[in-house]
Amino acid sequence: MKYITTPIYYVNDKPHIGHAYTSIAADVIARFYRIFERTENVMFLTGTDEHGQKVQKSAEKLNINTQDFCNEISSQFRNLKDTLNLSYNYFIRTTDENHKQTVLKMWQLLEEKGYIYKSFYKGWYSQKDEAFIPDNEVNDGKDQNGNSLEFLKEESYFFKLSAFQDKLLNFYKSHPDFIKPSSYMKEVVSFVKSGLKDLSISRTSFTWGIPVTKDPKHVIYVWLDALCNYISAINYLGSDPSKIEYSEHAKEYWDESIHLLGKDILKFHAVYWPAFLIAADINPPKRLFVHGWWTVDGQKMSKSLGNTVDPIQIVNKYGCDEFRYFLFKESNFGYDCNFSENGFVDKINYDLCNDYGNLVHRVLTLANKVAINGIFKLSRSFDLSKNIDSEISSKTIKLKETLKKYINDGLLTEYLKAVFDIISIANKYVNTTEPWKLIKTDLQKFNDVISELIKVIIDISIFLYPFIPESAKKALSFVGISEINENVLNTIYEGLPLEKPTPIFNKIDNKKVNNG
RNA sequence: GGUCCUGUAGUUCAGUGGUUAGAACACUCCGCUCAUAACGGAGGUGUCGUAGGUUCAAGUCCUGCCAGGACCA
Repeated sequence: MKYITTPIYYVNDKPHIGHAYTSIAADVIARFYRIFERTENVMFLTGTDEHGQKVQKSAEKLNINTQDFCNEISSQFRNLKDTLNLSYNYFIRTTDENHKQTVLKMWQLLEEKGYIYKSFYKGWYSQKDEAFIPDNEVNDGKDQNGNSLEFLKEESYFFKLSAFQDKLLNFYKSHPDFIKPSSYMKEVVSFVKSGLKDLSISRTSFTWGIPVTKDPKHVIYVWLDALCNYISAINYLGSDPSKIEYSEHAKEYWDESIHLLGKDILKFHAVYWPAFLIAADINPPKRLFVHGWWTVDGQKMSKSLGNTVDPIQIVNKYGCDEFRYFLFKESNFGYDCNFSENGFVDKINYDLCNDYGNLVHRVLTLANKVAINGIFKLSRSFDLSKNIDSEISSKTIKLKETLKKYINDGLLTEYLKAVFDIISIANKYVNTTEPWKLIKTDLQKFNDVISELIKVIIDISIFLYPFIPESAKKALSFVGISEINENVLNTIYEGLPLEKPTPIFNKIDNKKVNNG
């Protein structure tokens, strides 16, 4: 069982490259696991976060019904499935009825265990910013810009987060791989060590949220609401709204859960979420894969600079697989990275067209020359395990275990490097064996070389499939393979029906970059 | 103000104490011609931000500083 999630995206913002990055990363991991696991054993979840004051205000501003507003933006995120070729199994919305039930059950659990109490949220409130201003920025009832503030005392429910400092620290210590890359773990530990305050988990200042059952003028804090999506999507607390019943099936998924998230929401996932779960006697998720942010041409992406990268536009202009590949080949997954359109075009042209695409094309063109009735009969040397003295065979054989390790550790960039290392060796192998000469001088040797290369191409295409699904399928279709699973790696092929290859990727003219 | 990250070849980045610091792209030359003028080989460039310190040994650890960035209050 594997359970991969993206954060649920807040409907107050439209899809941008950050959303695309997280979603595609999750998709890559899900697709990889599906090669080796039964499809139904891999659950990939995404969705939208729809409650909160900002959403309510945005809808009011546009003078439309709040739910209608959510439906509209939520569908934009749902449509990313087609644009980015995402393979999620379930799209959750926090306005879904079964999600609301789960959140209320969670509240009930936290309350029963004695971790919720009612008190007052006090502080200086700025009407202008619609937010509480921290005490150290307040002077004589005015903020740093001299705007007058109002001292508010709002009734609120609190979660006893302060009781979880040691429990969290113990958890981190006993689960050193909880957060990847590990540098983010240091950040979290030092945050928790610095002390935790109880957390306000209800609001009375607006209504767009899930009302507390016994005290409906309070709506539940958006983050408590939102984080619960990870367990409501698998019905961890049961589907019957009237009672809590733990599902064994859900637990199997939960024990293998991987949350993907950007570094901006690390605290919520690494501190609050485990605290809520521990409080409710539920295990924290297995892994958090944290990633960095994209800059554009060295500058921070922002609406005011007008340099935001619209993933939909890029995909339409250059293609989906091209975009998916670039995101992980260019970045060092986990850390900040820079987007430049020129860099993008270079990666597509050099890696995808020249190295991988051309390898497939040149080898299959050669194979076609000797195919009889469209069938290429493989010689014994297609079985890579029998060619361990050959560099390319021995490395390809080892690749599977290496890649599994990389995926388990969230090393997506390393993964691509390892595969392209094989591609480079394969191209070298073609050059040194010179099959275009062998075809005239030594047909047996020619068949051996091409057979080995075809097998390598099949394997690396399977391994590239999670990143570039449509292109990998196209490459495999040239040799009559339409299934994507582990069997393809293990099957001993006698002969393969060949199609005349066509280019998998089209080279991008550099001029296109500036001319739109 | 606190915490954290980054600063390495012209560019984008690897390199989490140990031989002459690496890759890709760009550049030059050579080979090959099966392939989308694609592929392969050879060539060299770095005050590893800066100033100290620890060590037999530091890009790698520690401290100060400079520059850029993120999160939080």
